[in-house]
Order: sequence, then structure tokens, then C-alpha cells
Amino acid sequence: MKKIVLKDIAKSLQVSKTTVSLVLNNKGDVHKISKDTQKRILDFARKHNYKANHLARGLSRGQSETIGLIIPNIADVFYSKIASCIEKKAKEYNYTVVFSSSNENTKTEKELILSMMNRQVDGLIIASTQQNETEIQQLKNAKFPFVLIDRHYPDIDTNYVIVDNHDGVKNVTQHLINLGKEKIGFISIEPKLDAIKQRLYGYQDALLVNDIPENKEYIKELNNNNYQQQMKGVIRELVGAPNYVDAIVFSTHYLTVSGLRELRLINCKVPDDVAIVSFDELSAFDLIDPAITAIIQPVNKIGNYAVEILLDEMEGSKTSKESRKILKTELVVRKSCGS
Amino acid sequence: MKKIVLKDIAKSLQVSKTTVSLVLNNKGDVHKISKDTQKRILDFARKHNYKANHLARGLSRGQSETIGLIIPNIADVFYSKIASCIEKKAKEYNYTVVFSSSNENTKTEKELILSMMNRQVDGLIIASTQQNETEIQQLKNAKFPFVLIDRHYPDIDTNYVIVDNHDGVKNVTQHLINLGKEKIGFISIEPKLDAIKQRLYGYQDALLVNDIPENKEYIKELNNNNYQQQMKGVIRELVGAPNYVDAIVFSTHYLTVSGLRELRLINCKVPDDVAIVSFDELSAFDLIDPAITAIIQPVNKIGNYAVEILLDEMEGSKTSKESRKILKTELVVRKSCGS
DNA sequence: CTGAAAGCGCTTACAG
DNA sequence: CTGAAAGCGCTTACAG
Repeated sequence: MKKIVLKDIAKSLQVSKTTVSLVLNNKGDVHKISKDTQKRILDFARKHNYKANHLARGLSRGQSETIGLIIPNIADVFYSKIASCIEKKAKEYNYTVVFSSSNENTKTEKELILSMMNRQVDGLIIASTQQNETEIQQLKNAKFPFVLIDRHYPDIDTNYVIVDNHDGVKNVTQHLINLGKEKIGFISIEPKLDAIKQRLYGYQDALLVNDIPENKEYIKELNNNNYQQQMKGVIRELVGAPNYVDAIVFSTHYLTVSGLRELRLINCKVPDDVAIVSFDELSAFDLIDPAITAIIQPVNKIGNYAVEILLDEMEGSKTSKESRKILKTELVVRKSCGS
Repeated sequence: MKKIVLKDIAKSLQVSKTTVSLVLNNKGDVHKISKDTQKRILDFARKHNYKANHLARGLSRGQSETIGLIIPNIADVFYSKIASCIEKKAKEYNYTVVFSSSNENTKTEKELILSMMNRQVDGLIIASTQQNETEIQQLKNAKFPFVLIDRHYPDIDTNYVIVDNHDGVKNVTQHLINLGKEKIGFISIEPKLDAIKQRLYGYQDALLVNDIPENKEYIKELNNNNYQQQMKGVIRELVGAPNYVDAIVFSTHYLTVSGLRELRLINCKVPDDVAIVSFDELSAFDLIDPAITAIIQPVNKIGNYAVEILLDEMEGSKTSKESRKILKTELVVRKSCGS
């Protein structure tokens, strides 16, 4: 475990550092280093468990073989699953990932981007707060490799991998309509994020094509920081007088959980009194009684595409064409919508 | 966004790199650099958004301000929560964390440890597979700072932060006994990990002190890789003939989920037909009907202590005394145990 | 008060 | 086939 460096090998074997470095980087043959020398070096390195110091190599080569991942919150299962995929995929290509959570804080995110650059990450994967136009634009101008996931900047031309939020919510709303629901509530958070807006639009669109008039009273947008407190009143307004909705679409998994708790408290039966569906899910959604109908996001694909696009860009694919992926969600119908 | 380096500042301001470096590292006063010079440097750096290249600084200083985190799986909510805490805490001290998942694979974990060392992390936090005695011992011999979390090596003297698994399961088993349960099943995974063994011992211990004879038939240890298939038979054996247990303790959250699914399939009512409790929980456990009684692990404390102990060690606290924390779990009683 | 220089551990043209 | 040397961008004794 004694740390051994390049110089030690060179000295012990009476060769130059150049030779050792070349051989260890598989450039021995290209540089026509004798098989014998190569073998001696390789054997010695293996025996003494030599590994190049990554900092030194990175400094010298100008790349760190590290990918930076900036997400709102690693403790959110949606992001931790994506992180897991990214990690797996990155490892295949010999990249390590360093992650940091922005907690949906614009300033934190900005600092994180800077900090990651100082740390010389070779590329960045960001699920952004969507409030850092300037930084993103600068990254782009500097031709720094990055790809946006989950949230993108509609006004900036970048690589991104997102899901079709509009389509997902439209489908599930249509599903509810097909089941005969006519008074469908929609509970969301304040639409700072485009993804959240799209979910609303999807809901509205479904109503529109079915000639169901939109009722503003059915649409509730809570504050992301104290949605739990607000949920109490909102649920009562929707399922009680005067609205008496017969279904509710929750636009995130945590809203679903929170809303369901309130429904239980006021003894409102799902799906008999009100049908519910959730955008995104948690692992126990099938065990809740009734099991929750949910729009599932393809987390694996998001992670995999993100890494692939990023690596492409890092290899300097001169194409300069941005890669964009808008993935479809999947509707998993369970009992909570009354089907 | 144009990248600017130390030399650029020195040149522009007609001072030496030494002076710039000193000032930027807050050593200006110590080295009695004139206030004026300091101000000029600071202003220039701020204006041009200068940040030191971390690789270079790390190489030069011999430390990277990075903590390595090796866990079985970042997609497991238990670990992602811990990761989140570790990240927050580390950030307070200006450390970044790089994580990698071992997937419970001993060889992978071994490689990860090596790889993290190459990357010059300053310290390591590991939730180990408990099969890498040699590597852990080497880390210790090399006096490399590290702390074990969640799982420790009983035979090696190291820093660690774990929970009292024995106590947690003993308590919940006692709780079941107090409720009048007499035929208590225990479903676990093959006890490769000490933590898992302790859970069994806790269960057995509770029976012992209550003079309830242990019945081998009540104890089921599944294979971690295909517990889902095995669960089917195991649940039937326990709740059906000939055992007819009146309660089941699940030793992990995913076993609980899997077991509950099977119970539903055979229409076995919880808690009337059989009471259940879970070691560890998922975020929707309170929404499941009946809500699941669970033994909660103090994830925040685990993460926080781990970082604190690690930083202490990294600062070379000569004390050479290992820090050990064995944290108590918390029993959250819900309806699934029939109370 | 400030600077020249060595060093961290690599990589890589360049030269022979 | 192999080596001397410069360079990556910092930090830090040492000297004045």
C-alpha cells in the first residue's frame, strides 16, 4: 500500500520516466518500446500496485475523467435513480461522477457550476433550476460540454434529455375522461419550471379536445416550500363544496402523497369519491390501497442518454448539432383512478 | 468565462505569482503584503472570476478537498438519504464528495477503494460489503482516513457509525409479544452482513427473555438476488399450514414490500390475520393500508457523524483513538402490527 | 514587503 | 528503441 510514483519505477528499472509513462498508457507498441522493457515495466507496476495520480495526470492532460452532476436533491428517489444510471454508464467509459445538490436554489446552482469547472470536470449534467440563463449561455459560448436533464431552457439551444410532460398528463387526463370523469381537479406547484407548465398545458389540452370547459377553480398551484400546509385547504375545496371534483391529477409524486394523506383525514374514499392519478411515482405506490395510477418517467433512459450525449460532445464531435431527446412517459393504470 | 490562471493575474498586475497566490489564500496579512497590493489582486480576481485550478492546487498541496463515498447503491433511498446528508455536511467544510456504488460486489468495492485513492480523495466513507478485510486493514495500516458506516468489521479496529440493529429488532419483537403475538416469523436475507445477523439475534433474544421457544421454521433467510421469487413460497409457509404465524418481522424495507405484495395475493389480512413490522422504511409506508410499523434508522445522524469523524481524522487528530458510534433506532408504531 | 525557484507527479513533443 | 526537458497551474520554503 506504500504509495509508489512514476519516478520510483523508472529508477528501479533503470529506464526513463517517459518510457514508463508510455508503456503504462498502452503506447508502448506505437513508440516501439521493446517487448522486454514493456514487460518489465508492466510487471513491476502490477506487483507494486502502481496507479497514476489522477490529479497529476489530469493537470498534465488537461482533463480529469470526471463528470459533474448537478441535481436538485440526491435524496429524491427520482434523481437518485438517475444518478445511479449515470454512474453506471459513466463507469463503462471510465469516468467518475461527482454530484452536488442545488436544492432548487438558483444561487447554489450557479456556484456549483463554477465549482465543478474549477474542479476541472470534463463535462456537466444538470437538472437545472431553470433560472440560470446566464451561466448556461456562458457554458455554451465557452463550448463547454454539458447536457441538461429533466428541465431545459426553452430559449437556449442546448443538448437536453427531458420527458414529454405535456403528452403524459394529456394522456392520463384523457384516460380519466374516458372513465366518465367530468370534474377533474389539477394540483400542482407554482409553475416556475417549464416541465410543470407543460403538465398543466397537457391537462388543459385534454379538456379542450373533449369540449370540457376549463374551470379555474379546479386548478390549484401550491408553493413548493409549504405545499403540505396548503394541501389541507386545497383538498377540501376540491372534493367538498362547491367544486365536488370527481378526479384529481397530481403533478408530482410528493404532491400525491401529501394529497392522499389529506384525503384520508377527511375520509374521502379513493377512487369511489374521487379518482386520483400521479405524475411520477414512489416505489410503494402499488401497495397503497388503492394502488396509485401513475405516469412513469423513463429514468434509465434519461440517465443513459445524458451520458452518451455528453461523451459524444466531450469527444469533440464537431457536428455542433445539439442533441435533444424528448422521451415519452408511460401510463401505469392501477386502481386509484377507478378503472 | 475565459479561463484565467494565476500567471495572468501576476502579469497583469506586475507582481509575482507568489504574491498573488498568497493573497488569494488569505495569507496576505501573515506575509505582510501591502493592503494596496492585496486589494488590487482581490479586485482583479473577483472581476475576472478567477478560481484556482483544483487539480493543480491539489497536486501541489497534496490534498484534494474531496471525500470519497462508497455505498452499495445510490438508488436505494436509505443510502441516497445518507449521501444527501454527507454532501450537505461536507459542503460546510468545503469538501466535495464523489460517490460510487459497489452493488454489494466485493471486487467492485475493492477496485473502488483503489480508484478513489488514485483520485487522491482525502478520506473515505464506506458502507462496505464486509468482505474486504485486507483492503480495510491496509487502509488502516497506511493511516488513511476513513470511516465505515452502516456496516463495520467486527474484527478490525476502525472508526464507524452504525445502528444498534440488535436492539431495534429486539424492541419491535418485544412490542409484538406485548400485543399477545406468540408465533412470530422472521424474514431476512442470508446473513453475510453483521448488521443482518444482529437483527436475527435481536429477534431471538426477545423470544428468549420471554421464554418463547424458538422455532426454526419461523425463520426464513432469502437470497438477496432472488428474494422475490422465494418470497412467494416463504410467505405461504409462514402464514399457512403448518406454521400459522401471527406476526412477521421483515429485516429490510424491500423485504417488507415484497412480502406485503405476496400477502395481498393470497388475501391474507394485515394485521388481523398476521401482524407485520419492518426494519427500515420507505416514504409511503404510512399510506399503505394498514400503515406499516417500522424501525427507523437515524440517517441524518449517520451521515453527519461520519463526516465529522472523518474530518477529525483528516486533520490528523493524533489521538489515534478510533471513534465509534452505535446509534439507536426508533420504533414507529403504526397499524400493521395490530396495536 | 516581495520574488525567483523548486516541486507536486504526471504527459508529450522533440531529438537522436 | 529510448531519454532529457518542458509544461500543466498551483504552493511554499527560502532569500533578500
